Amino acid sequence: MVRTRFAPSPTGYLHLGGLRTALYTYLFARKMGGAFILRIEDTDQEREVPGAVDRIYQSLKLAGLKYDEGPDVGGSYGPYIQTQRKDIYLPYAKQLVEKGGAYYCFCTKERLDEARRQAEAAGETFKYDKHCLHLSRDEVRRRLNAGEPYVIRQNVPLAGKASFDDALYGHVEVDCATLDDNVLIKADALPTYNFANVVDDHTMGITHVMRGTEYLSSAPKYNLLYESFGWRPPIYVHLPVVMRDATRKLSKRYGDPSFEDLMEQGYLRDAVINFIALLGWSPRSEREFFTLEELEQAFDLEGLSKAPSIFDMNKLTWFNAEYMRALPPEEFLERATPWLKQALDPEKFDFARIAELLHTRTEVLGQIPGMVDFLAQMPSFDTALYTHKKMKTDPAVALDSLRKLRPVIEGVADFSEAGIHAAVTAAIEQFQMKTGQALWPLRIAISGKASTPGGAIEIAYLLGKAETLKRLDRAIAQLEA
RNA sequence: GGCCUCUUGGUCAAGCGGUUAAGACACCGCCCUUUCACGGCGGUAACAGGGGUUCGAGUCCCCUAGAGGUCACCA
Repeated sequence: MVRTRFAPSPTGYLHLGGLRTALYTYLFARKMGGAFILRIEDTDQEREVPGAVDRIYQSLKLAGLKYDEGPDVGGSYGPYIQTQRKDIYLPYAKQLVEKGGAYYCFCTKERLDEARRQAEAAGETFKYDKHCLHLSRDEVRRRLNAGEPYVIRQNVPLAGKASFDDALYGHVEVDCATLDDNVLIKADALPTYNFANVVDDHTMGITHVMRGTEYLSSAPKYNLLYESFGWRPPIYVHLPVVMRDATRKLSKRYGDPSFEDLMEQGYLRDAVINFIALLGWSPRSEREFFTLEELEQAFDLEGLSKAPSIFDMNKLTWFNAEYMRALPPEEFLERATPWLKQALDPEKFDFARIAELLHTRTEVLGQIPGMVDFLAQMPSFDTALYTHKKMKTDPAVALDSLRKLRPVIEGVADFSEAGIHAAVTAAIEQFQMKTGQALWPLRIAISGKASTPGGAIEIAYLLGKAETLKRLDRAIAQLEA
C-alpha cells in the first residue's frame, strides 16, 4: 500500500510552497488509495518556533488535507514527532557503525572551523578529512567511556558513484568524491535531518517521498544509507520550487502571503487549493476547475512539471472570483456578511440586496468594506467626476439634471427600487433628458464614486429617501458654489 | 567556484519526430449596459542561442548562455 508523508519543521507558518507539497503528497496518497501521514521534524531545537506545530495542524485542517496518521490523530507507526522518537535513532546509527557505514567522530568545533577556514582560504570546498575514521576501536571505546562529546558521521566511500532514481527527474548520479561525511547523530544525541528522514521513512513504511528540489542533490547520499542498512529506498518525487518572480522564491520576507494570510484576506479555500494544484501540475486537458475530491481522482505524477513556477496573484484572484460567483446567493451573503459589518450597520442597510449587487463584482471578500463604505459615509469628491464623455455629461449638465430630479425623488411615495425607477424614468421622459445624463450625475451625486456596486436607482434605495435627498442637496450646493 | 537541476508568449501551461505551436490569466478592442462588474466576440504575444541526428525537430544528442538548488552538529 502507498504511504506518503508530509514532514514540515515547526519553524513558522505554512507557506504556499509547503502547502503545495502537502497537497500533492495528500493527493497522491488518495489517488492510490493509500495513507497520508503527518510527521513533525523538530530535531533542530534552536530553530523551533513556539506554537508552530499547532499552526501546522490548523493550516492543514483549514486546507482540508486530512491525514490518516499524525501527532494529533495517532496511528500505529508513532510517535510522529521526531523529538519523541529520539531514542530510536542512536541504535540504528550504532548498527551502521558496525556495518562500516558510519563512525564516531570526536573532532572539536575549533578543529573543524579551522579546517573549514583553510579550505576556504585555498579556494576549496570543505570536506571532512575522515580523521576520526581511523581511530582504533579501543580508543573510540575509551573516549566514549570517558564521556567525551561525539557525533556519528556517515562514511561515504572515497570513490565511486552515488545515485538514485527520481520519479520526476529520472536517474541522478554524483561522484562520491564530491560528497562529505555528514553528521548523522549530533552532539546533543538527536539525529540530523538526513538521518532522521531515512530512519523514519523506513520505520514508518513510507513508500513515496515528495519534497522540494532543495533536497535533490542530497538524495544520492541517502541511498548510500539505505544500501548500508540493506533497506529498500522509497520512491522519490522532488518538486520544483514555487517562485515569486524569475529569480526569487516565494517568501514571507518579501511580503508574500502564507496560506493563512490568504484566508484572512478573504480568499476561498477551494479557490486557493485549485490554483495551487495547477501550479506545477497539469491535468493535460482544458479543464481547470477542480474540487479537492476531484483532484484526488485526477492527480497523477505524469502531469508534474520539472521547472519552477511563478505564483501569479492575478490568476489566484481570478480563480477566487470564479469560485465566488459560483457560490449560491445565500452562501455568498453569509460569507459577505462579516465583511459588510466592518463597514455598515446591519440595522440600517439591506444586506441581502447589497450582497446581490456585490456578487458578480467581488473578487476577494476582503475588498467588500472598501466597496460599500460610501453607503455609510458620503465621501467628498471632485465635480470632475460628473464629466463623462460617453454619458455626455459634465458639471453643468449634472446641475441641471439634479435640480430636475430632486423634487421627483422627494415625491416618490414607495421608495423601493421599482418605485424609484418608475418615477425617475417618467421624469426622464417628461423632461426629455438622456438616460445617461440623468442617471450618471445622480449616481455620482449620492455616491461620490466613479464606480459603484449597483447604479443610481439601487444606491438611492439602499440609502433611503432621507439620506438620498440630503446627499442630493449637498451635491447641488457643491455645483452651485 | 565544484556538483546537481531547469529553460514553450508577461504568467500558468498543452505538446511526448510531421499541428496554421492548444487553452487559461493578464493586457487591448468591440458588443451588451444607468456606472463598475458579469457575460459574449475578437486581437497582440512564445519554442533561450548555436551546432548536429533525421526526408522532417519545440520534441532526440552535444555545446554555450541564463536561472535555480546544494556544498552545516539547518531542515
